[in-house]
Amino acid sequence: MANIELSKAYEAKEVEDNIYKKWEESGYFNPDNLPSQSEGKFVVCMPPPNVTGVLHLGHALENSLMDTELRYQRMKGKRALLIPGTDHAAVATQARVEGNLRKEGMLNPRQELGREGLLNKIREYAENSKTTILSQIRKMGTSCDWSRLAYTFDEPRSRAVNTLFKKMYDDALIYRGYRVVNWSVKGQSTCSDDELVYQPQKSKLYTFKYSADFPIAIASTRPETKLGDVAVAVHPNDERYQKYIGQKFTIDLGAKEKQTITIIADEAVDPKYGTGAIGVTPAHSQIDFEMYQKNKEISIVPVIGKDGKMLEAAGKYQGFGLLEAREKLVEWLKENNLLIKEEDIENNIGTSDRFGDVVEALPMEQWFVDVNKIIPGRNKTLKDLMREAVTSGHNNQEEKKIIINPDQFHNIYLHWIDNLRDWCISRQIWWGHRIPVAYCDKCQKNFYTEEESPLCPKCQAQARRDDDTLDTWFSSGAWTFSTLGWPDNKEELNKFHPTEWMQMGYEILFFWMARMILMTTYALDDIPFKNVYIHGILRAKDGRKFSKSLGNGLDPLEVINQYGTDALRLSLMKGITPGNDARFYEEKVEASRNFVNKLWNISRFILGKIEAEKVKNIKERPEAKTLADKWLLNKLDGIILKTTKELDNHNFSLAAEILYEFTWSDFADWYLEIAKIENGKDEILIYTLKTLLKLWHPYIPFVTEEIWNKLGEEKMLLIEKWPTVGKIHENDSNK
RNA sequence: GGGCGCAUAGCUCAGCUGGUUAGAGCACUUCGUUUACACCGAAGGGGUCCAGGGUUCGAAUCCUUGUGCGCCCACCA
Repeated sequence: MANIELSKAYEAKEVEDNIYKKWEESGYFNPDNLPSQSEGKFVVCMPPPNVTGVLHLGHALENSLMDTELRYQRMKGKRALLIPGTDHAAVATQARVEGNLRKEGMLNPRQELGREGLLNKIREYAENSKTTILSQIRKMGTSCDWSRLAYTFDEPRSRAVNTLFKKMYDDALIYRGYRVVNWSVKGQSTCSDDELVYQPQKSKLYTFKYSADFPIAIASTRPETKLGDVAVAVHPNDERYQKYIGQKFTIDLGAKEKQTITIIADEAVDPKYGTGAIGVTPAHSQIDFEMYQKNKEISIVPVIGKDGKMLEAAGKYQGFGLLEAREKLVEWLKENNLLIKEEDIENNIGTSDRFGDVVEALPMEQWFVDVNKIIPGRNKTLKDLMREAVTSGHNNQEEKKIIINPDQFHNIYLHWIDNLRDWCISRQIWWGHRIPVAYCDKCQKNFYTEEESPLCPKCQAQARRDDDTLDTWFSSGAWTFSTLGWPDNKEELNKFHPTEWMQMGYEILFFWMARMILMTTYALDDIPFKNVYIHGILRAKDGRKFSKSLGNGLDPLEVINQYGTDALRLSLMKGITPGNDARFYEEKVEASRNFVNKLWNISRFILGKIEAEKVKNIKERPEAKTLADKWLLNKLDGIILKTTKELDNHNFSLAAEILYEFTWSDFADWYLEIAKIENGKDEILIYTLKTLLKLWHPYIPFVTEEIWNKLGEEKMLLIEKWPTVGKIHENDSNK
């Protein structure tokens, strides 16, 4: 009887693709095909990568996390399901493609290509990118169910988006309103509050009076907006200004017809800051707009347009750029001795995350989700639902409480909800779910429709379909249930929703987690997931972020090519803790590659000295004959218990370290050396090896599966049972 | 302004609800070509666990103050 021979070193490149193919063909990535097991389900939705490009190391980390968790649960006997998918990433993708077209020399892609033409370009780009991404996910060894592959912009997901929109529209939680929104001049679109990136900048703060006889001085870094001022707000208890509250003044900033300024009182004003008075510009400030809503007596005067230039209401400055208008106005203030102070300050300015330009606050008609309105029949607002899910549990059910790991994000999330304003969901870009609403000019009404060119249901007149598209997070928010059959396939939904686990980076906590909770609690009256694992971001060795502009990025595929997927996965999983950033560099991968090879050589040694037939037949924990045997087996039992416990708590790094230490120091360096000089250790060697392969499989699936296969096992390691510590252990300790 | 996190060996980091000589990887020193592995083995050096104060029989671990670094939110008055 011959022994099994292994090559001297593990060659990842030669085996990984084949193994993945075998796994995929086995059908076991689909829980419906798993051998009958009754341990319950374990469902995870993959955070869908944006189809804006290729996968980076952050994605590799996420795939490692999800797949390790999934494989562990599958081996524990759960019906494990990981749903793969991609995200059309509305603004991000359109901005990317438009940028590329501009680089190729097209000045205005929207104008030159038109809606359909540009959409075709974007679609082409997205499809290419999608294909690449999906093959990369396979390369990572991710055991996801490809039969359930989803895309936020595909047919079933679009149906879910429309259904969801209609439900909210019918409940009047979605409304069309005239509000101050964030406007990107470059992108010619709105963006939500969360899409703003604040950047520090040096600016000048001007303190001045509107006119010589005006009693209160105000300060501003943007005097040009003062042409849109309609009021001055002071704190109601401010003794200096109390006597003026309610008075109206007429001013002339030398640019246009006279402006009327009303002195109003508002709690939002800090009497200690600046002059203790604010010039109120409802059209170009969020806070000022709120004052406008509260005070019926003041009006709203937009002076800045969508093109970023001054409007007609700015009088003689009409058509001027903002900076130009500012300079002229300041000059005028100086000339008229109205400027009191000019100081340099540092403040933050909101810029568009995707287009990069400074975002203007402009008032316009947009679609919003009302987060503060009572939901019909629920006696709660969307905000309430978002809070409840992480505090008392959805509908006050303890078992429907979302656990956030690490828990410091719990309060951050709640604090974010407190500050949450109505969510602007309409975007003036073309790549995305078209808003399913049309307007009838005759009836002056809008109505829900999915048709391109609908007729008004009331008067049968031709109606205009809304041109805008939905914020991409509207579809992402529905991800956990749109991927599981909602609204059509109730069976699938009942079987798998809510999901068990979700992992994501803290940078999209608000974007995504919050919206999933909002959408799911509202639409399904349930939570989207039970546990959220927040991971940090990966940084270069010097602590800087990986970025294209720095050129310090590492391509996961190149790392895999050089070291193997297992090495990459292990290096990503070791040394990470939830919520904290981790550094990633080549030496780490090298160390992991060395370990993978170590495991390979442990197997090579054992298989080289024991007959194949014997190897195959040993399944049970053998008897310990010597002190060393006993020590090793007891230690192994402890390792099984610890690894299981740490994995149950999602302490991936810790579990890996425990295993690493045992495998290398105890088993390889110590016990294997004993086995070289003492006989009768075959059973223990094989049993320990097999147990270790199972314990390691979630982290390094390829090499373990390959060795498992060499052992002559018939079943795949993929669906082997997770090791447990049985009775034998208790008997042993009595000896 | 409000909130959060981090500070442990040269470097990158583990150390959960406090308990024997503080750990790992990489790097370093010396030795070793013993047929599993040089992607290796053996031995070893290296830490006042940021600082001060406190709780405790006992603290890297809990409390408090401070210092340094990082992040989030608010803010364009």
